[in-house]
Amino acid sequence: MGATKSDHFTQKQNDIAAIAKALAHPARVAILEYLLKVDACICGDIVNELPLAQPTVSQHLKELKTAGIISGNIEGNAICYCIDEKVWEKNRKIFETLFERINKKKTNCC
Amino acid sequence: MGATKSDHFTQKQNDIAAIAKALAHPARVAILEYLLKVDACICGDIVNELPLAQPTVSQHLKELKTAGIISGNIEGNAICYCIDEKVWEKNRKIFETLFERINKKKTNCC
DNA sequence: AATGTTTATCGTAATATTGCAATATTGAAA
DNA sequence: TTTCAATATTGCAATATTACGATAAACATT
Repeated sequence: MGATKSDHFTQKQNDIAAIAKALAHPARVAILEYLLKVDACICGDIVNELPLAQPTVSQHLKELKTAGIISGNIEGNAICYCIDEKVWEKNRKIFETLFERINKKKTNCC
Repeated sequence: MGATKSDHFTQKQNDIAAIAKALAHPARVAILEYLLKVDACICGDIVNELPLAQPTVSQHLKELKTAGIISGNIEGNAICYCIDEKVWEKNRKIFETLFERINKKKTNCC
């Protein structure tokens, strides 16, 4: 097998898993941290910033784009990537909600 | 290849990626949501709760355990799993910090 | 001790991910 | 238009993940 049985889970559960999956590689975390840092959407500098070949970076960017986390704008022959603030905020809330649920827990066995 | 080049990234980036990876499957999200819900650490009920075979659930539990998110306690011949509140809180902060960094961003190109 | 219950592990098949060289594409500059 | 620079895509190899049947291990019950 190897294929995730996403049909059997709720939309919410699949959504959370999808966002987490986008963050589940240090290169993609590094890309996002870089985009957060530069306070502007510098483009192919990302390739220079990362210890990975250009096609690999391009692939990671594609995954982040597919997840909706970043978007790319053509600027001349370069492409300017940046974080989609709306999606970022939405995802922030999703994780906040998940992590806050622990408060409702009262008893414990371990 | 297929092996992540974790050596080239910071500890923090690898940490974030590792936590995200643990959450990057709907079954594991479902397990955590169940553990959050039951307000006590019921054990093999998880298998009944999920649409997956027992060995598969056991494997997912192992991954969550390896990530430090849950811990298991032997109770007779059953095992009682629950969320490690300390780790949960630590992870909550890590994600909160990551997602909050967006505020420092001022300009935007897309 | 024999049996049943619960969970883990092993083995294996199917699929997904990661990484990069080679190449294509697109727009800028000469 | 030829050339250069920046990105994307393709193709492929290596590795990881997901899933489950079969089986083992640990303990409780009979």
